[in-house]
Amino acid sequence: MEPGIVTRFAPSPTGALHPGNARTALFSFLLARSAGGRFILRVEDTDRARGRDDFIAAQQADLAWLGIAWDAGPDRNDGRGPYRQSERGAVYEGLYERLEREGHAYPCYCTPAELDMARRSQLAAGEPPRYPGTCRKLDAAARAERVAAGRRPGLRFAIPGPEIVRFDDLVRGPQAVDASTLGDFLVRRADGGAVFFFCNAVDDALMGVSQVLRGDDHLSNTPRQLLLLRALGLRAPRYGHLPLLLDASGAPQSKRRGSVTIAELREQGYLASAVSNYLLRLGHHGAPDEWVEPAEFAKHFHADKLGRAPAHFDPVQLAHWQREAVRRLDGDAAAAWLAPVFPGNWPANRRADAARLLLGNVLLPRDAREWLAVLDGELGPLAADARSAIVEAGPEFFSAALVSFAEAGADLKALAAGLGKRTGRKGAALYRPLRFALTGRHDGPELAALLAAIPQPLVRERLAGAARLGGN
RNA sequence: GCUCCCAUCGUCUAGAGGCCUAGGACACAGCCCUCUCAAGGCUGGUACGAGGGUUCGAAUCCCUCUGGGAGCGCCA
Repeated sequence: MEPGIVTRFAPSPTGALHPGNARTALFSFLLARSAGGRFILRVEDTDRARGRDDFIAAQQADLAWLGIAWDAGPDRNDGRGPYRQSERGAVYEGLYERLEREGHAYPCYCTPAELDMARRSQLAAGEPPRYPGTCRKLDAAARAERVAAGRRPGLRFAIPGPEIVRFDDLVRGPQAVDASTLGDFLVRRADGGAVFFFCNAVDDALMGVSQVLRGDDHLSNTPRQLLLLRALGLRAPRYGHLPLLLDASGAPQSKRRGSVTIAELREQGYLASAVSNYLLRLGHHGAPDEWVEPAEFAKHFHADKLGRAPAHFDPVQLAHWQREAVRRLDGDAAAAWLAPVFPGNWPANRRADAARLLLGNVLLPRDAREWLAVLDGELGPLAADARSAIVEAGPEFFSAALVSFAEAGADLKALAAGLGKRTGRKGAALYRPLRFALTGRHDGPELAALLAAIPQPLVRERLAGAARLGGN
């Protein structure tokens, strides 16, 4: 019985999710969805020193926010779990035993200091630093001696004799690696903990994962996992290695360099659909140039259209998708999006009106903040362009505006008609000074909508102020 | 150090020997539209890292170099 496509995302809870991780997760999720398969989430928390539970929750929140939904995971066992590696010790125990019994692994008593020394001398001799095989040929007596000395062994996988390991990478195509260049690697630490190469590969197999999309950095390690799985008689997934995501500057993304996290993007007000639309096109050319609704993503994801060259995370491109996403917000969603910047005492309908009004001129909620002053506050000192436009129009223009406003109210069309009749101005000559007097700035939404949104006493105040200014 | 991966406009990319005087999107510039900004329409500039081959013909194949990245961990 063919279970179909199963993919997974397997983060270790050692930090916040970055765009690179998120993109790998998204692609894996879409790979499964596009084939009607299943997507699972596995937490690789074998490093109890660096892992933190709050990161697990944070990562899951980020994934959920991006619309990446897992069919099975730590919170959702389907019988093949548990999905936290820290809870899978019993599963691993049996495998360690088998590996050792069948001669695929051996206890290693080397200390970190000894290993480090070996590495240094290999490096100095111009050789790749590999485990020298010290404990591989230890006899029973030698082992007993080390145990008696109080040494606790790790378990090391024995790379079999010379051979060429071949696999067909989902994105790189056929690969061939000489196994003799591989050193015996640890599968269990001296403290009993599982090591990545081991638990990662084993869990994929045990959980029925059929395709693995992961970072480029795992490409050269793949043969180890293939050899290990074969020794265990487990079926290996098909691997696909995605190029790493770089910063705009071209450097690898890293916490140290302050690369943005998904959580930070969300806090800044980027919309999930904007981020995911952007991610969908980073190193993947299966999607059209136009906006795609997240619900349609799976239709536009094609594993054979994954790029091999590293992509840069570019805020300018993200801004484009953000603009597209903002444009698509409806009234309620827009009001909710801008809620953080609205005054707490604004009623729902005012929020919705203001949100609708501002949508075309706002990329992030913080951009709306300065518009709030225009809508209901102090304009502050006038900028040079505003001042000169107002002075140019002159005091009688604004006096006339005041009269016209008294007649027409917030109906800009009527106001402009009356003002035009009184001053002989029309078009830009009329609207420009009006806009500056009312908003203090040259850009913004339709003046008609603005006029309707600004409380009338404020309109009078600003027109009067402009009349005074023009008189000076 | 050794091994491996990658290399087209500023960015994301199309391109699997002739369809490429290299196409699209974003960004940028100009024009149109318009009360402004944005949106929309039109126009424009900008790229095959370098050098050798192979071929009638190369962005596409091969080699070298350069540049970038990764792996070689009792990190994942």
